[in-house]
Amino acid sequence: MKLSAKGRYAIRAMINIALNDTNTPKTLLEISKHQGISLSYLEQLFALLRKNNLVAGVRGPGGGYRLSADPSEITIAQIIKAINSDTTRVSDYSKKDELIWERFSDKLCKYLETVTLSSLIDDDGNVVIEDESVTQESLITEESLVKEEWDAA
Amino acid sequence: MKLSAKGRYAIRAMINIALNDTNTPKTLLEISKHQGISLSYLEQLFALLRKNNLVAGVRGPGGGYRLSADPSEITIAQIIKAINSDTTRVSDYSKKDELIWERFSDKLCKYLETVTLSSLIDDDGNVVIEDESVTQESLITEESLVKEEWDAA
DNA sequence: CTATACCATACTATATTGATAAGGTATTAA
DNA sequence: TTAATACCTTATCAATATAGTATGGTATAG
Repeated sequence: MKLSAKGRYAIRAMINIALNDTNTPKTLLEISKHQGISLSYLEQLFALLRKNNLVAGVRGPGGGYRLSADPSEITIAQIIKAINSDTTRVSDYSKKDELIWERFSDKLCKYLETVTLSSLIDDDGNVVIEDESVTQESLITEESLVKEEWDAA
Repeated sequence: MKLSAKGRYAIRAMINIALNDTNTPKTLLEISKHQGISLSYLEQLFALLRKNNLVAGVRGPGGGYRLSADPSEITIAQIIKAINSDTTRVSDYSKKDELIWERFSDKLCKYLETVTLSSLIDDDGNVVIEDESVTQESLITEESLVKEEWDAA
């Protein structure tokens, strides 16, 4: 988990909404002015919050954002995780692919814990991975695996 | 866990050492020439491998590096974790401080999972965190906490 | 018609990371 | 005592990633 200005903005925005005592949704423009950050940036943050079901948008005049749950049900950890869950920048996989990727990461991580140095060397003492055919770019042959860095436990 | 060129270099270097059939340790200069990367960079990588007890250095002429354990006991995951364990650049804490920081991160992470939005708002509906006295730089008052990003599960 | 969410892309500035360079000290075999 | 090595520090440059803004849209609904 990573705590940064980005997360702070999101937390403050969520508090803004939580404090909203009117019965109309809170607009991003209001939050933008209140926090002194761009509407554009807020939109990006709220796309993540929305995707993680922490807020719900209401379109049209009088629209804005509401919390998806009672403030007592939303934790700071949830907000931070949602904000840092943006993977679109390291990968342009579809959502389906992302899920597969995520599962793969988990498995690969566990798998790597079972792969020893000696298991990479075959019976003749030759190396399986380590030869000149291995390009500078990839340890694992799928280029994408290396190009896109992967996160896992 | 992060897989990148840095990790590949380390894995290949470890394999180099594992394949060493002489009874003298493997020098970084040899590995450097073999992999085409700078001695300086290798030294940095091996400082991490050493710190994580994956290799042991032997000084003096005829010196070099040996694996700290049998190749069958060293996993790829261990190597990658060792390589990515470098925190000196985001923090200049002493080792003792780093340990404390690490423990704190764990606790903070767990704690944040219990902190809800509503718990940040006091009885009068006023915000505890959200006011102008909160500088742009810090959500949590300890500047260092925010300056240095923190990693945790 | 207008206020909003919602979406995409491009852009600049800053931060982080990858990798090299250049200087050193400590250790030890020969 | 010399040379080969590990081991350490700091500086530097390039490549990449991240933070944040700008711009110009489409969709929805009052």
